[in-house]
Amino acid sequence: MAGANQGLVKRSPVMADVAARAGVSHQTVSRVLNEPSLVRPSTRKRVEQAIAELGYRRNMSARALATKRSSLIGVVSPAVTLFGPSQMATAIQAAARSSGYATISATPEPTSPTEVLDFFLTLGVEGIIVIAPTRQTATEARRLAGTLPVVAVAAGMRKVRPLHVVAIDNEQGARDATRHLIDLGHERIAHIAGPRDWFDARARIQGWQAELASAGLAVPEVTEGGGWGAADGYAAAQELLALPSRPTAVFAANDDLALGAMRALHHAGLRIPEDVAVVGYDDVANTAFYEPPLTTVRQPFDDLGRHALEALVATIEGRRPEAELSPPQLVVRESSVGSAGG
Amino acid sequence: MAGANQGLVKRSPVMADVAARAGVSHQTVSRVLNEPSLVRPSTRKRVEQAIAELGYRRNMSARALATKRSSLIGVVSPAVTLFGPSQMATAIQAAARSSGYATISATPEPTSPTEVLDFFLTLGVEGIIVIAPTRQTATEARRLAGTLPVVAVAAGMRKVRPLHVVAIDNEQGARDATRHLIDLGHERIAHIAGPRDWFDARARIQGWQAELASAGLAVPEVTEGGGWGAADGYAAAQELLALPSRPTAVFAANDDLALGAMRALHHAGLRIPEDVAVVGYDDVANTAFYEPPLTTVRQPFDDLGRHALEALVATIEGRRPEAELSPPQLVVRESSVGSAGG
DNA sequence: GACTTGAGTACGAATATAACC
DNA sequence: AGGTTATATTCGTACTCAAGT
Repeated sequence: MAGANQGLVKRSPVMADVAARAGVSHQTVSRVLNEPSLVRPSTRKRVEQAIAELGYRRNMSARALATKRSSLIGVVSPAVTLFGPSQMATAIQAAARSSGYATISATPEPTSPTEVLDFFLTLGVEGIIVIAPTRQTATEARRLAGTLPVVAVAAGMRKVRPLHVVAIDNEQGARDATRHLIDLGHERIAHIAGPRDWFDARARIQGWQAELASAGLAVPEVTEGGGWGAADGYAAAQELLALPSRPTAVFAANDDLALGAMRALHHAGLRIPEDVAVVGYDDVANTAFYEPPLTTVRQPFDDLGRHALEALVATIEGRRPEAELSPPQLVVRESSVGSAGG
Repeated sequence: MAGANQGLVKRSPVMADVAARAGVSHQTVSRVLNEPSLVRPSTRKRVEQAIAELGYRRNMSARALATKRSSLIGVVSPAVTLFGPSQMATAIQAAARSSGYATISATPEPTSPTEVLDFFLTLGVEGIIVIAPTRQTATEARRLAGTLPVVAVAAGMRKVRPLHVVAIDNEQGARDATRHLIDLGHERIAHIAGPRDWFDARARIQGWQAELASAGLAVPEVTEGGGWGAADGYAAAQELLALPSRPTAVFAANDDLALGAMRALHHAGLRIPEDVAVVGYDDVANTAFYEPPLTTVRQPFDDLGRHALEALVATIEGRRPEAELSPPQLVVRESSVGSAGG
C-alpha cells in the first residue's frame, strides 16, 4: 500500500512512487540518487526518467532524519546593518549553497546568544559560523566550539583549538593606509578609532601605531567617537580640531567615521586634502562620490566569507581547515592626494 | 531497547530517554511538549524536569517528517547589496524567528529562479517571500503562488489572487517629496529615475508626475542614468545641467542617485540648495552627513518586512491576510531648505 | 565472484486508537 | 464515565544484509 495514490489530494511524489513507475524498488531509486555508479545504466535511465516525469524531489526532513545531517549551517552575526557583516553574510550564503548547504542567519541581539544557539541546535545545524567582532562574542563562539563545528570570523583573535578563526589582516590594512599618508609627507597623522571592544578597531589602532613608530613619528593619542557612525566621526574630528597642534592627516577606522570627520572639517572651513587629508576603511558603496572621493581600504569580504564557509565544511567533514588571512587593499582617491593626483 | 543507552558515544537524548527518566511513555512526553493541558500537572512537572536534566531538544527533522511542517520559510531577494532589500531581509528574519520560523535566503542571480525554487522545495519550506522589484521577478512569484503560499513584496503590482502583495506606497512618497519642493517655490523640478523595469522606479516617476500635474506645473522628461548607483546619478545630473532651462530642484529616485547628482552639481560650481535643491529617497545611513545633509524619504522597511511575514504566516495557516501598505515619511534636511531652515 | 537489485529496518517525533484508573 | 497514560503505526529516506543474476 505504501506509495499508492490512495486519496484525492495529490501529495508530492515520494520514492516509492518513483520506484513503482520505474518498476524497481525504492532502494534502487535511493541508489540512483546517492550512488549512481552502483546501478546499471539502463535501470538508472528508467529511474531518472520516472523522477523527471513525476517531478520527484527528495524530502530533506526524512533525509536529515536518516543521515543525521541536516545540510543546514547557522550564521550568527551582529544585528547592526554594518557593511562588513552584511557583505559577509551574503558571501557565506552563496558559498554555502554551492556546497549543498543552506544557511540560517540569526542575530543574538533581540534575545540572547544562548537563545540563538538553542534555535540552531533545535534546527539541527551541522555547524555554525560566528561573525565575532568583539571579545565577548568570540568567547561565546569558543564555548560553542566544544559542542559542534564552529568557525569564527574575528580579526585579531588568537587561534586556539578547537575554534577555527578566519580573518582579514586589519593591522596590515591600517599600516598601508598610514604608510600612504606618511609617504605623502604627513607627520601628524591622527586616528579616529571605532569602539575599543571591537577586534577590528583594535587591530587598526595597532597597525596605525606600528607604522608611525617604524617611521620614527610620534604616536598621538587615539581619538574615538564611541561608535562606528558618521556622527561619531564628526564628534571625534571636532576633538581633533580643538587640539593645540592640529593633525594634517586623519586615518578613520571606517568610511562612515571618515564621512562624519570630513563634514566636521568642512564646517571648520578646512579643505580636504590640502589642509587635512582623510583616509577611511572598508570602501563601502559610493565612497567614490563623497566630497571629496574618499581614499580607503577595501576589504575582501567575499573571499573571507568563502574561506569561512570552506573552513566550516572542512571541520564538519573531519578535515583540518587551513588558516586563512586575506589581504586588504588600499584604494587611493582625492581625499588624500587631491584631484591632481599628488 | 528503544531509548536505551547502549553505546559509548553519548548521543543527544531523544524522547524515549526523557520518557524513561520521567517514568512515563514517550507519548506523554510528546504531549507535554505539544498539548501540556492534557497532562496532569504532577506528571508534567516530572517530564519537564527530565527534559531539563537531560538537556533534551526536539529533533526538527523528525518533527517535520511527522507533521509535514518544516518551520522553514524561503526568502528570495535580488543579489544586489541594495539598502531596501537587505533591510527587509533582516526584518523578515527577526519577525520569522519570533513566530517560530527560520528563514532561508537565496538570490536567483548566480543561478536561476527555477534553481532557487528547487532549492527551497527540496528543503521543504512552508512558504516563500519574494522581494520582487521588477515585473519579471513578480511574474515568477505569481507562478509559484499556485504551488505553495507566496507573498510578494512589490511596489505597484496589481493584487491578483492567489499571490498576496505587500508594498510601501512609493507613489505617495514621491508625491510628498515633490510637494515639498513645490511648497518651497520651485517650478522646474526634475526627476532622476531608477531603472524603468523596477516597480519602485516607476511608482516614484508617477508620483512625481502626478504631483507636478496637480500643481499645474509642466512635467519635464524623466532623466535616468540606467542604474541605482551614484555614478548613474552623476551622469543624469550632467544631462540636466546641459538643458536649456536648468531645473531649480532635483528629486532623485534614491539617495545614491542623489549623492552622485550632488557631486555633479558641485563640480559645476552650483550651490545646494541655493542654486539647485536636491531630494533623495530611502534615507540610507549617513545621509545626514552628506554635503549638504540630504532631504529624503524614509521607508518603513521594518514594518514592511513584518507585514510580509505576517501575511505569509496567515496564508500558511489558512487565514486570509490583509492587504498592507505602509506610508513613507519625508525627512527634511539642508539639501532642500538650506541651513537656515528655509 | 563481480555486479545488481530487493527486503527489512532504523531514524525521532506525532498521532489515532486502545487501555487504564 | 472522564481524565490520563500506553501501544502501535506513520512520515520518507538511507543503509545493512541477503539474494538474485
